[in-house]
Amino acid sequence: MSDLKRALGEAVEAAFAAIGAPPELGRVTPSDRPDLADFQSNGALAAAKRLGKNPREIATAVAERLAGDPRLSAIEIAGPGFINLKVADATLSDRANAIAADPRLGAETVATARRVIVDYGGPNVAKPMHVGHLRASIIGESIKRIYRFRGDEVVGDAHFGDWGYQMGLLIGAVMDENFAVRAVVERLNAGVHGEDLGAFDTVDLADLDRLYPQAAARGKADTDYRDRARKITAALQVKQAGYYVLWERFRAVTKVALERDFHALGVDFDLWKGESDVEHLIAPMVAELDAKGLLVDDQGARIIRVVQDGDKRELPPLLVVSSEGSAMYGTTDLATILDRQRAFGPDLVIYCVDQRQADHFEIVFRAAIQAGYAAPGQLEHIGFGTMNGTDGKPFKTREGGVLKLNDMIELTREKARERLREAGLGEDLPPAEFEEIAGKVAVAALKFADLQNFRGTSYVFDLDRFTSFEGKTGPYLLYQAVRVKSLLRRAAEEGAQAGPVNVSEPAERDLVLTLDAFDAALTEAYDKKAPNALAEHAYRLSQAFSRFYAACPIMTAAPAVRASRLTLATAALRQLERALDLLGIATPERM
RNA sequence: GCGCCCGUAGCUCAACCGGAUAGAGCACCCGCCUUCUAAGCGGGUGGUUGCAGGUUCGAGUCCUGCCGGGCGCGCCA
Repeated sequence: MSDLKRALGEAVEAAFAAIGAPPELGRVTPSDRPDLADFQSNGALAAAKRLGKNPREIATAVAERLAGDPRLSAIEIAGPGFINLKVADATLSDRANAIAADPRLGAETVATARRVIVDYGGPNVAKPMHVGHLRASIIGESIKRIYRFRGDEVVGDAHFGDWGYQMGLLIGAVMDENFAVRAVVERLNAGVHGEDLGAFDTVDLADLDRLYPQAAARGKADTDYRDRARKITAALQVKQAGYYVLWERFRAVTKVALERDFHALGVDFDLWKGESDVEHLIAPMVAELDAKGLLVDDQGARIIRVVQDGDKRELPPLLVVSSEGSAMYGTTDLATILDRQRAFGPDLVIYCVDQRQADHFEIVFRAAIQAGYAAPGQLEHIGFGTMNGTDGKPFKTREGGVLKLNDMIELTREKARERLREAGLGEDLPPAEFEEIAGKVAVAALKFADLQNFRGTSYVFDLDRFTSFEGKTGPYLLYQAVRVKSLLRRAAEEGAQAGPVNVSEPAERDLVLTLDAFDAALTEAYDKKAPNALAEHAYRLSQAFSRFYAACPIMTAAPAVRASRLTLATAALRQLERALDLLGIATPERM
């Protein structure tokens, strides 16, 4: 089932072809002038240049070909040669009925399904998630859902950062502070068996969170300290028992906290693979890269050069093995590509990671292609901008610290409770449901504030603004959905039946045209990996519904009109809930 | 220094292969609750799209230069 934009586009393209103009110029778009038309085609202007004719003549010839089309109530030529199309009410009614009857609410699926991996979230061992993880989680989750809804086979992978120099730093720091742990690690390293591991249980996430920044800072300033951390890292990577068992403890305590945070955000991963899961692939991979002649010794390290003809500057090489013998960030990324190739065979891997890592991914992807682990175009980095504070600098709390994701969610949830109480909403609800609603409102506020912006640009995180819940916000969208649900409950109680749509009022026309635009928004979000296109649609749909709700009484209307409007309201609700779900936002039943 | 991204209303952001009068929200002003949830709806104020050129019938969008900002540039991830 095609949307009106595409259906009319085919008709206009055929008209262009019939008068000898390139058919692709007949593309139809929603009108920029809703006061004049529903759809427009600008193709006559471009065709005029190619054919050497007057644009208005071409537009007139096209309009004459379209004149008999029963779907159009008006065809007008305006300005230098715009073709303005107005759709007949009966056609809008038919389209509304089709959308209402469609389980997919008017959205198409891709012609050929692909196997896709979305790599997002990027949590790390020992570091509680902070506001910087918000975007990676929110955008990645939405892209995963959009791809899946369009029909691709999609796997979301958290790609747990659990392997590397940071682990060596942290192991060293914990051992320096906790002598009981140190003693156990040293005995295990020495090959002692049957050791009591009770000392490890005292290490918790708060310790790791506290020690990591200190250790990272000291590693930068103190050469000896850094060398020791590197040696520990190398020993961990060959699974020396003491380090390895302590590391397992780090991983376990971190994952519990991460799962709590992701759950609160409505983010689910299909896979929780870590960098450590590909550790066993690294040695054979390095040997193979060597055999292929890709590895070069340089300054004591082993690297792959990735420079290409046409580069505007010299890209650094991929560092495969450090001078200490450690696998690096890029090494595990390369091994992960190999692992995914073997285990899943993806047509596309989407890396939803901060834009600042663009160079890193370019280097890794080039190395993977050189090694034959990936084809050009198969790996794609979808970067996003940073989230800044109101001062334009990376977000910090008033105290100057990093705001933890969990704390931010709780702050927003508290604001949601306040606003619900102020508005007198949900006061007669059981406490558990009230809490559930506050949680959904908070998540909607955070996610929509992020997703309404194009992912590539940085944006300002303003807690006051995000929690205002008025205007173009997540809670506004939930509010519209809840109003429809309330209305439909009432209709059910009164035995009011939905029936065929018969469009007449301007607000009804506008609502149907907005419903019709769902597939275009979804397709754009999919093609550009840009959920903001879908977020914009969800907002426009809410607005169109709200105007319809204000202008067109439903329950007090005559039976046939009421039936038509109930169908429209139901379709709007279902499409809105679907769009919100694709953004990762859940809707409460009431609020 | 080299490279990438960005600069749109007082603020935060949109803008569909270049198209008509550059759109939303916030803030500000005016109106609308005895009728389906006012976290709502309607109306209004607010713009030389950083600057200067160029291409084009037509430029926020493409090209060049400049100004301003952010980020990245091998042994962290």
